This record gives sequence, structure tokens and C-alpha cells, in this order.
Amino acid sequence: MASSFPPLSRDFYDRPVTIVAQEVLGKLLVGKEGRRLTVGRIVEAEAYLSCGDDACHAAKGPSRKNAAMFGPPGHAYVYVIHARHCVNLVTEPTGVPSAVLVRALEPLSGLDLMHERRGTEVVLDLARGPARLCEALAIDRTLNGWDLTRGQKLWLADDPAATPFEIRTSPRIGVTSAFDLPLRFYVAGNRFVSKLKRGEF
DNA sequence: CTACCGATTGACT
DNA sequence: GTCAATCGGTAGA
Repeated sequence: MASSFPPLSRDFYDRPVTIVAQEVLGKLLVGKEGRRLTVGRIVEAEAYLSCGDDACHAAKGPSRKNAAMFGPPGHAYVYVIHARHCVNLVTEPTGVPSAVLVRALEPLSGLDLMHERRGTEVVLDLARGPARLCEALAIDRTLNGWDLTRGQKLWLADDPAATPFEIRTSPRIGVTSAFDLPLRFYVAGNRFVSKLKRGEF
């Protein structure tokens, strides 16, 4: 393997969720199934807050489904919605239920495998959208609670080829409450960001 | 047990 | 632009 993609440490996740949601932009999300790697650059993410955020799955207290959000930072919270998977990165200290939803990736490596899993030849559709990227990286609920600092199956890594970019902010996509909070962050000018409207770039 | 819902997607007008 | 399929989680009978 040309690059080993060392995983980000737990310290990266053990910070305020709105900070992490912006700092994950430009990081690499690495999926490993057996010996096969799929890698994408995170270009869009949303923060879900532990307090005052009705759209957060933890807003009504702990349950079997959201237990991972109450656990230690640096673990995955995977849930199912509309028969599709979405992945979050748990942030802040144990007991503080906040997380970053990864909404879109720019595919970098393992494109053949992503095409195979997604059933499309369109590169733009491989990982643009929270459920699409999960399908592209084979993320399902067996990875709920997975420790992202292990460097196995699923983790985050720095991009050795990172270049500066501008961060844009907007309300979150699809939420049915707290839709006024500006907690969605994305890389300006990147085509792999989901749900771009006319005039946004 | 049944009923309803959603941090979505893809097909269609 | 609109709309319905999809299915695990959750609430309620």
C-alpha cells in the first residue's frame, strides 16, 4: 500500500462538535473491508448538538439506538433512515451526546469498488450524500459504536496532499426541527457537496 | 403485536 | 420541480 493513512487520535474528536464539524472538512474517510481500501475526502458535514438541538437524535435522552452518541468520542454512530445508512463521528467527552454527520465525500481511492457497491458509473453519484457514501464505503450498522482510532475497517486520516480551501455554512439538510441553526459546513466550490442550490458554490 | 415516522434517494413530470 | 419506495426504531394498543 502506497499510503498507510494513520488514524486521527481521540483528541481530535474530544472537542466542541461545531469545531470538529468544520475541521473534518478536507480529512480522509478510509474504509477497509478485508484488504480492500476505499478512501474519500470529506467535503460536507453537519453538527448535532447535545443541548438545545431538537434535531439531534439524542434530544429525547438515551436509547438503544443513540447509545453510541453518549459514549466516548472518536467512535462511529451509524443509524438507518428511509432504509439507508448514515454515519456520524461522536464528539465531546463521554456522556455528552453530540456528533458530526458526514454528508459527502470526494472519492479518491478504491473507485472501482465504490462503483461496484453503488451500481453506478457516475463518479459524482458515488459518495455525494450521507447514505450514498455509506454504501460506497460499505458502512452499515455493524460499525455502530466502532472505534475510529483503531485504524481498522473505518477511520479518519489527514490528507497528505491537503490544500487550503474556504468553508461555507448553511442550515442543515432535511431536518424537520431546528432547521434555522447554521450547522452545516462544506468546502466552497466542490462539486461533490450534496444539495447545492442555484447561487451556492 | 400494529402503526407511524424519518439527519434519503432515485425515478419521474 | 414532484413523489413514493424503503425498513429499523419507537410508541402505543
